[in-house]
Amino acid sequence: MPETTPRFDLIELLFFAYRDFTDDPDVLLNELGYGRAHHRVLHFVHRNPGIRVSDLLGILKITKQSLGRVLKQLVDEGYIEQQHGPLDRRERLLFTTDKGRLLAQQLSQLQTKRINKTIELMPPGSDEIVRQFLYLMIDENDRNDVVRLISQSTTKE
Amino acid sequence: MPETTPRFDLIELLFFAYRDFTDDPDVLLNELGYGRAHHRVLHFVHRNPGIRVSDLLGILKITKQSLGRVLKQLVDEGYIEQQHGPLDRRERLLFTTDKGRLLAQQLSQLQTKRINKTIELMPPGSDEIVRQFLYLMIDENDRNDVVRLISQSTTKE
DNA sequence: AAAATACGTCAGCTATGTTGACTTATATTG
DNA sequence: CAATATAAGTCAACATAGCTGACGTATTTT
Repeated sequence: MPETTPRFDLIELLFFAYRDFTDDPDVLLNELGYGRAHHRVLHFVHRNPGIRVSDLLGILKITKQSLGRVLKQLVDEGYIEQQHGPLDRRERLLFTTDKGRLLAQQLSQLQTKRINKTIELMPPGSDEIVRQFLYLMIDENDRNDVVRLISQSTTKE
Repeated sequence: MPETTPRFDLIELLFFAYRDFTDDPDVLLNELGYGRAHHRVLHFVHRNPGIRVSDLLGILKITKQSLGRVLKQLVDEGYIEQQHGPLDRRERLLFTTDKGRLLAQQLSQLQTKRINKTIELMPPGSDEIVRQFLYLMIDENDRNDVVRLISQSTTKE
């Protein structure tokens, strides 16, 4: 006798929705020999031009060694550039190149198309409800960071 | 100049929400030496008692070899049982044991708690909007299968 | 009797995560 | 200024969970 009735509907909808949501970019990435790890790195660099390596590690919650592997590939193949920090030369600030920006845009466009097709079929104001739901599903401690990330990002389109 | 304005807010909220949503079970699973792959197998067997191996492969969209590895562990350690199909003895129908059922319930309870805490903070009717959103985010071809899975599952609580 | 199906298994590969130890360059601090 | 701390990179070794390809066994279908 469980204390709470399980929400199998939402649990399973989240599983399948997220699977298909990430599948669109995966197809394109695989053609380039990249995986989801490259996508995440490229995405957050694109969204936070000049981000420090250690801050990127904090967002992705992976180790320096894991990041290093995919970041090196993206730099070697001209998707991401590194610059010394102007105030602290130990820092290697990360920027997308034109090539990287283009790929990041293509990838987010695939995901945006799926989102827009969905929202169009729903009553007005639904996107605000969905945003609120997803926001509240995030760990309380991390919510402020996420809001800052989303609103303060300086992506140029 | 992109054709559509990117929905970075929803893209990133989905990323972080899904990350934390799966993190609750991950903590418990790691203590048992299991990973997310075991969770998925246990979950769908729990929800579809007597499911055939090939149908489970269809839901998870992984290969027989990948499934075999984790399924073998779950069977060896007494979480899942196999029975010959009554009509077709080639089939090995999958069932959770009492031990498996208990673990599956604990895992879904962790996720349900996060969902309930979220829904409680939102206006009435929000869960229906969220369900609809997630449903429409699924590939059109797969939606019927998912609905059948969710409504027709015979989980006993 | 032959072919197809359901499932399992062996071998080896890839992607992406992990720990631990160490180096280099640069900044901060006593 | 010398010592220490920090930012980042790298080497080596390992684990998990996906993959392909090939093959075996039991059972059902044709």
